[in-house]
Amino acid sequence: MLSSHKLKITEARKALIELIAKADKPVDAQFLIEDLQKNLEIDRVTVFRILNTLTAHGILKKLEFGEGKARYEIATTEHHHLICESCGAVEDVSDCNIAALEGDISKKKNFHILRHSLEFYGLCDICYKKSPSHPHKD
Amino acid sequence: MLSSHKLKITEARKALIELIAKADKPVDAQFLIEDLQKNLEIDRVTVFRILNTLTAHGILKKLEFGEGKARYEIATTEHHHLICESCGAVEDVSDCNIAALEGDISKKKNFHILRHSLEFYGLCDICYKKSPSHPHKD
DNA sequence: GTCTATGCAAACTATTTGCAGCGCG
DNA sequence: CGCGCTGCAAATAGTTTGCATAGAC
Repeated sequence: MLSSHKLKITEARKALIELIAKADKPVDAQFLIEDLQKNLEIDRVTVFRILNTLTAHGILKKLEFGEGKARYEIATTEHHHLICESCGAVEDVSDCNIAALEGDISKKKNFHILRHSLEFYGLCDICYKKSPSHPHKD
Repeated sequence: MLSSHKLKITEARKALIELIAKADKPVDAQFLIEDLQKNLEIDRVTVFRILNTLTAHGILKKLEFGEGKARYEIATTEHHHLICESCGAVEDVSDCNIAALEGDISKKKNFHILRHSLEFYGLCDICYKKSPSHPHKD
């Protein structure tokens, strides 16, 4: 994965990629820093630099969930996210055909779409059942 | 607009709302601070506080365009944005039927969608014609 | 050996918080 | 004339940059 991009293979990079790969949802830099520093001597700055490098090479995808910070996931096939605003769980959705919509918009607006971001916010079923009437954060 | 939310009408709030209303695209806090301070004595902190208050009351909508900072627009009917990555122009799109998609997803995934964010990134026609092959920032 | 990757210190941007005083309703 | 709004100072979170050294190939 790294070598195919002419990137040097280091402990830090391997550990970071593994960590993101096994996470159940996109993670932020702080999470990575704390977790990586448990088993490795690695500076926060290095984590940010690795994230930028891997994102620039298309190995990672950078996301924003409206938290004022970035999250990252392994770049795979296009998909979007269902984000539970109560427990923070994230589920992937891939069966959406935005492509058609993009074509429409490109024609109507004369705008050349390269990519898009689409995230859904709400409540997962578990949290919904806990508070059927009014969603809230604790 | 303010009084209907039991918010006090102050120069700062009026000026801020007017400024956002007449902007041709969602603006960030820095823009507001600089512009408001031209005609008014107002602290940066106050701008952030007003933005938070108005967003909480649903008067403003907070957006993120992947820049590591928030942008704000007057909350109107649902729409999305075409963001030119070259010149920064923003165009609104409202003719997208995400509603159907939301219904689908809610059923399939048992997830209760409250809202979503959808932005398209690419090149506006002008910038596209300037660099047909490779988009770039200057 | 060379050139990239990392560590450390420092800086920067966006945003929040505490507290005292001002001013809208 | 009270409580919400603002100013000022300071702090916090996220992220970037400069420079010297360490380490991958």
